[in-house]
Amino acid sequence: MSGATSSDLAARLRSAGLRPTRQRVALARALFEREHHHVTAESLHAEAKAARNPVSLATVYNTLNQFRDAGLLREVVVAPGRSYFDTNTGHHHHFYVETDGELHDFPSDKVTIEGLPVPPKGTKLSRVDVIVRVRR
Amino acid sequence: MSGATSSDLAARLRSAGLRPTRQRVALARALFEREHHHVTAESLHAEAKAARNPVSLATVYNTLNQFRDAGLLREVVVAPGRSYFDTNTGHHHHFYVETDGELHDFPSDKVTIEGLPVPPKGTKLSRVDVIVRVRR
DNA sequence: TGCAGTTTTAGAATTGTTCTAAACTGCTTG
DNA sequence: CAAGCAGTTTAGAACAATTCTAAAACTGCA
Repeated sequence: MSGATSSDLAARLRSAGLRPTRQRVALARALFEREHHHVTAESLHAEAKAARNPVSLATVYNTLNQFRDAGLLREVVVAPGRSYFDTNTGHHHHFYVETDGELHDFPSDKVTIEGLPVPPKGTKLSRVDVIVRVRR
Repeated sequence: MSGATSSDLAARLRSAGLRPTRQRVALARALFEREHHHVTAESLHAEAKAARNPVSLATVYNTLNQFRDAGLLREVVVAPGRSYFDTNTGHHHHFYVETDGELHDFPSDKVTIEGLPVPPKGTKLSRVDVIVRVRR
């Protein structure tokens, strides 16, 4: 949500089992105190620096992975060699503009998928990703 | 198809604008003279070596990219940092077993997807990927 | 305030992939 | 069927994204 205060953020981190350090709060602010959006490690690193809250690149990677493991972020894999992280963890799907690497969400509530086969024995469904690839 | 002969392969390469060199034919054989399957650059490189038809890793990468560009292969992106190539270029979707990196095809003819939004202005649909992620 | 355990960091290491420049091959033509 | 040239292959260097390492800096608690 885009109305979160810093103390909300600290609480949110704490309940995810993460100590609200200066760096994690700074990154959480960049991620969660605005509309849903997509970041890469590089873009978030640059954003933190621009906001005068420099965080090392290693910490950005660590934090993105921790946030993802805690369910605060969702990792989206659309192109080889680069990971995007989505602040929207709810049900939705993606447009990916192949020609320029842009990624856009679209809600899944209007989308119905029928006829999917059952998962192989011994496995349980994790999620269904739909990526609509387009080019300019 | 799994009944292709070497000369079929050579013709197939030629009509894709690729000279049927020893290396390309060897890789094409490993890729197309059996059931549909998925490879990575590393796995194909190892397979070629095992078949006593060693091909340098650089050539494996070049060839996979050329085959993909020629429509002989389809690239599947399911996990960060590693590209899979699928010998099945027809319409179908994928199961991805996250816990062990396995990838399986499933046919798309039983699957219907409805309610997808229209592509953003100025873009045209390239394809729709459905990835069913499961874990063991 | 002191201390144990966490976290951060710079830089090195790793991994997957692409680039480079030189050697080689397949095809055409004389 | 030899020569020549464009297209290919190759080893190794280079590159890009990410993870690891070990030391320094913090955090929270007694």
